[in-house]
Amino acid sequence: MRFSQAFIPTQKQIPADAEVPSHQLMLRTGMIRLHLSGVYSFLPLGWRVLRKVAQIIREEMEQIGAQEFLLPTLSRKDIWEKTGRWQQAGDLMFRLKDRRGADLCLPPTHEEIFTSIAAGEIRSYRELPQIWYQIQTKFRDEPRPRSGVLRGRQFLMKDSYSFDTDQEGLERSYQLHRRAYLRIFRRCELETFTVSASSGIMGGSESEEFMISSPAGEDEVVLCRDCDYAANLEVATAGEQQSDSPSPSAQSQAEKVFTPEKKTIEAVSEFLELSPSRLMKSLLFISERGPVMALISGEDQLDEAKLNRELKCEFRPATPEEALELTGAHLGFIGPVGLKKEVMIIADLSLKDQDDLLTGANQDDFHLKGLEPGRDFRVEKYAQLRMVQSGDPCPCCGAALEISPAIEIGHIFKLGTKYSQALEATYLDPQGEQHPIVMGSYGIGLERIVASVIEQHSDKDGIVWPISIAPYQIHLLPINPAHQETKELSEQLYQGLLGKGLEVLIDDRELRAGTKFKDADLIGIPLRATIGEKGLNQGKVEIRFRKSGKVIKVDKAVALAKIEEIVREMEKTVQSSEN
RNA sequence: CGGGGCGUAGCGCAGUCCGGUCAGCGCGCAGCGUUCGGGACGCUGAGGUCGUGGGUUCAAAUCCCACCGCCCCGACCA
Repeated sequence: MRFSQAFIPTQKQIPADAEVPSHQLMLRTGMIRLHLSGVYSFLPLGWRVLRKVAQIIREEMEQIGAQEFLLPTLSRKDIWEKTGRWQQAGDLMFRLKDRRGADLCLPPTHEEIFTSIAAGEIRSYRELPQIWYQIQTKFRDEPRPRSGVLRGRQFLMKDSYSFDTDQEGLERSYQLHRRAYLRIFRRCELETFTVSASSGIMGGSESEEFMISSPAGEDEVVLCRDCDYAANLEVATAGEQQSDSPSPSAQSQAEKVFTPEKKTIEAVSEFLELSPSRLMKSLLFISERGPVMALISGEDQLDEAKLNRELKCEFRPATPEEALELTGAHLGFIGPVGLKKEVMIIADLSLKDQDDLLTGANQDDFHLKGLEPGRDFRVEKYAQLRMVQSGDPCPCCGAALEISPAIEIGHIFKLGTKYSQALEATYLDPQGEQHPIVMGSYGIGLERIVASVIEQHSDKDGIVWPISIAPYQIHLLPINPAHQETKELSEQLYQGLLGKGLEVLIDDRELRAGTKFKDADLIGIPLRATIGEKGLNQGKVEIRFRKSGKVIKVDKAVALAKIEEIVREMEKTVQSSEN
């Protein structure tokens, strides 16, 4: 490509609306432009990168025997009703009606459609296993799109689905994907790690996320420094620490204290000069199984996912009116002692065997102190309810846990039979018995890979592309295209490299050298060949590595061969590191 | 959805509190000249319904109301 004819609108200034580095750089290099919140146009440079990522994904998917499909981006309602997700997806799903008033949606994922194809076509165990995939636009009306393409409302996803006869087969398909994903990320030169994760609305038994560590990430992962434990904060658990400070007064008695207007843990703790660890948070919820009070230490946060796991049903915070009715007090003064009505009480494990605790007295402006669970109030159940905090002990080895932000770029699920049962995707076994197909589903966010690569591979001057997904492999930079020898040699190199099947961008613009150098660094093509009078006087062409800044001077006669050799070498390095 | 910020030329911004040479600056863009290996310099020039609609006023980028849009924090997140 000739830069003079290319549409690569680079920007010197950092766009005001971008905060994370990958977003800024994608805008500045002219890869993307905003169309509406969370929806971006990909310009030629960005699209080239995206296509390269897609190509790597295709190669690795084909490698595990997956077959590419292309499903619709418009879907009918009935299959979503059968799986319950027409309801469940709520506002996240874009919905529309056709001219006859039929309900349609823009699928946020494609389990329903793939499964309905399987349901219509697969009859026998002989036709299994199958792995089907596509690279397709997904639509999700995210409550808050952010960070450029990292969380968009429309994005490209490689989604694949495995269909097996049994759990063992699923395990095989799952492991195939796991390995394929690791190869894909390695080829993109992404440093990833996996964490166990919540399967959320997807359902199923087990899921893992592929993460890259980044301050731009929206997920929080819990990592153990000493062992392999790694989990999304959503599902992380901590080992239980033994309370090394035994409660001060073993024979404390429940006692009412006057705490006017002190509603929060901080306010009460300050007012009574008590450590928040002595305080107990009483949180009231209304669940499908009735009112529930969750008790946790004053220094912890409730992890709603964990409460959900214990309750096994939907719940929501009680309104102030409901709290008053159930406890006799306003929020801020509620507690487990002397409730007006029947409320299920579930307490965090850390409160077990504690005493001399303080919480609301169910009377406005009063708290109760000296409380002991079991003695002063009944607890239906103890469970880990608190959010894991940095420094908590690892559940596996006891070492301190760390929490750090991360970007989720892939997620693999063992779905089981949730969708096959709902949509009647079954097969006959050798005995002629009918069974639901056992499914897995596997996703990779394409734009997230691109943005993540930039997050991991950029410096103050711009992007530093890995050669595997760089928009071009070589950036030819004739300093002064008007200079005869410069022009001739750079043209010769350009045509020669193209002839070798390489991807070349030649900056033939009549601009000052500095401007062209800055653009070259910004765009970040891994190899740059500079052709200028200074070098030509010695018969040399300069080859510069974007990553290291290292420059080698080669004789102009061998420049073509040398550049090709270096490109092939760089490509091979990535390939060979993958095994 | 709650909280905060913002919307003035392609980009980055000043002007808004206190209504009246406030339609301005830098970059970019076009032309000419000098320059020419890390975002040059000079001169000239083009380019803006001041997000939209309504209101107040002799007069509105500026004050009031409504709406739209973008960003950030939170809630949420397959």
